[in-house]
Amino acid sequence: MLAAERHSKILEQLRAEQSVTVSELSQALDVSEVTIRKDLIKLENDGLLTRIHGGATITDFLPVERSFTEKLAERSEEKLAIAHQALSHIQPGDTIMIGAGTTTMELAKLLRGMNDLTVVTNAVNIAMELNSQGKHHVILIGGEMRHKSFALVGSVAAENLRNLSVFKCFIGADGIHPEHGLTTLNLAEAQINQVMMERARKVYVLVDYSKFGETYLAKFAGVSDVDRIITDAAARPFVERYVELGINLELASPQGVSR
Amino acid sequence: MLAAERHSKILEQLRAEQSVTVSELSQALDVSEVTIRKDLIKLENDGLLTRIHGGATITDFLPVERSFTEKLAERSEEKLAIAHQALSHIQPGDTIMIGAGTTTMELAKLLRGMNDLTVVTNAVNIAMELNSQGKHHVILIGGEMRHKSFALVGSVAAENLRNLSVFKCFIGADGIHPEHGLTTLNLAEAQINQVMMERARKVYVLVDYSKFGETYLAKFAGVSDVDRIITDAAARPFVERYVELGINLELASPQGVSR
DNA sequence: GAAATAAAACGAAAGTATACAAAATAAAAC
DNA sequence: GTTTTATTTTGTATACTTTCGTTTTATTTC
Repeated sequence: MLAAERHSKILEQLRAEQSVTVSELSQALDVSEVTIRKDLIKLENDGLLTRIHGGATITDFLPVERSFTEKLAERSEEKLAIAHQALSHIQPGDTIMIGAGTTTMELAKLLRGMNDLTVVTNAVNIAMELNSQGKHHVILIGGEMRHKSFALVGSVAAENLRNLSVFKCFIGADGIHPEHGLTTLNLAEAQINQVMMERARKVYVLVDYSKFGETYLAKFAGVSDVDRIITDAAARPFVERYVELGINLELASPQGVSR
Repeated sequence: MLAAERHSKILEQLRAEQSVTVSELSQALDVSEVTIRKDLIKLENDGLLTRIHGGATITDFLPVERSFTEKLAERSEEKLAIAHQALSHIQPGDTIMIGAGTTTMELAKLLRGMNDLTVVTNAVNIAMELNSQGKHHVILIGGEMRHKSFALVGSVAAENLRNLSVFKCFIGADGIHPEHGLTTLNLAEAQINQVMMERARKVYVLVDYSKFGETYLAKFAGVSDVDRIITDAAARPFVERYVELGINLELASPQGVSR
């Protein structure tokens, strides 16, 4: 086998799996690990991958803020379960909106397993993730960028959204309360959430159990203004109250998914 | 067997397999490896294949756009020098526009050493970089996202830009030619570049030496339509021609910077 | 500190370039 | 229509370079 052939196979696997290990490649291509390492060095110099201890990953030059990554790690199992549940509402070919947030970011990652979506979002990190998946049409609205959340906000963002209409919209919230409704820490983001809700036929809100009973600065909707609230199993204690109010609550459990 | 016959068989196999090896061909065509190598040298000179150690592969003669990271690794020293030179035109507090591209991405990275800028861009990766620096006000225009370049393009992008005005604008180009002007591989990006130029008082174009004499699909400006062209020292041979035309060329050298 | 991974050094093997000789073919001369 | 002369093509031989794997020595990671 030619060296160039090996290189393209390595890149192929990398695209499919996101990461490769030296030992794995050494076995699969039937050459020594030293050779694989030399290949990886060459490919890294060409900017085609990033070497890490034990193998390589796709080049990810996104300077992702630590605070955000830390946040992402919090209750990631619950968020993943919620994202999985939300995913079940999305079909290939759909046109959807996704708001900024850590739970919605989890949902975006899961869209790797979906094809041919048109996704409108105001979250720059979500747009980057979807772009890297390479199979969706990504529309990012314009606006001023918020440092912490990667969200685009402001009048330009709102104006851009008003020219778009979708069927389904998935947004997150920092707090959910039977009386105070859905709230976020930031006013500008709340405004964008509001516009997103206007532009979608069906609105899904993704919140983990820790958000229940919390209220923050900016309210963007009442609990009954949305079509469905998707949360995790740990939110079960709060369910009753919402069912009384006639709210559609969907509980996702890490193992499977229940209603 | 005639030599020409051998050549066509080699090309045939190449089209079928993407790559061929010298030993394989030597056996199949029953001639020595030296002969095969001479054949391959001839075919390479004719631009019909690319020779590699052990054999040959097909040549991609189409100017296909490669991945962003791949481009980023190329001529990175020159790009850095150019970016440094461009940086000298930026003052703290400035409001600037930055177009999509690998050289402009280098410039964005250097803005870490600058304070309090307001930056308008159509490049999602540049917005992410600037956001991570945490000291600038970042405005991303909306639009459809291009996979390869992370650029936001389309009518929404253009419309967003038309509502903004800045003093300085920094854009890249894929090709620069005295007659054919500044060109890019992609039409949609050329359109955005055009609008950016309209919205800025002073336009700086960042191109490394390899872009000189090249022409691609979409022209977005003539060489004299921009205020300054910033390039690297290796472009010196081309300078004279541009000076004749009365074009402002600025050469950046890796060590320092000269005019 | 142990295990895994990486780097460096070295040598063997595979591949390449060049020179030169031997065919084969073409051109010229008689 | 030969024979001679040049030209081209191909193969052998040799020196050189690149590639790759083994071994040894460092460096990470847990």
